[in-house]
Amino acid sequence: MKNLRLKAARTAKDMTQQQLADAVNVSRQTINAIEKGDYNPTIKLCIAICKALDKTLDEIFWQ
Amino acid sequence: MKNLRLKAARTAKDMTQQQLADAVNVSRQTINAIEKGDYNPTIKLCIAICKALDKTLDEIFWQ
DNA sequence: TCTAAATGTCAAGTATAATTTACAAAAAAT
DNA sequence: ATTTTTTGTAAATTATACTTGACATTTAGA
Repeated sequence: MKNLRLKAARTAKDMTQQQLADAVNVSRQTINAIEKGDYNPTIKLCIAICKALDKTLDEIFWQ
Repeated sequence: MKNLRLKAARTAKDMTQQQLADAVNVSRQTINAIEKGDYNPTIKLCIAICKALDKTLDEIFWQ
């Protein structure tokens, strides 16, 4: 399912998918796919994303 | 680096690596490697591990 | 409108997570 | 001390995360 918390946290920082992708060194498509929810990133990438957005794992990825 | 919090949470539940592996449907070696810290599991697996151990992502994987 | 930036999505390739099999060493039990 | 369970580790294979490049659609600004 979609990760709406990720999208919300990103837009709250006024970042585009591309900017977040650059910040964590992955492709824009990877960020798009994670927000869309149709795959399963590694924990290292999740942590990098959380740090880029000043959030914790629980805030963005826990369910 | 080693994930000592994972090992501690597992032993606190009196589970072997094999039992945790069975509970989350991966191989024992995968659990061993995560505890040893020399790789980068997927978030889905991390979540399954946390649920099996009654912990949250932040408690086991956040740094 | 018109245009440019941002997002959604696809297909083919590459990197690496996770598996299986196997064996040795450490820890726990008898 | 000896057996049994648990853990550490390695090599070869398979599954899948992630990349690159490309194009269509949506959103935002001029």
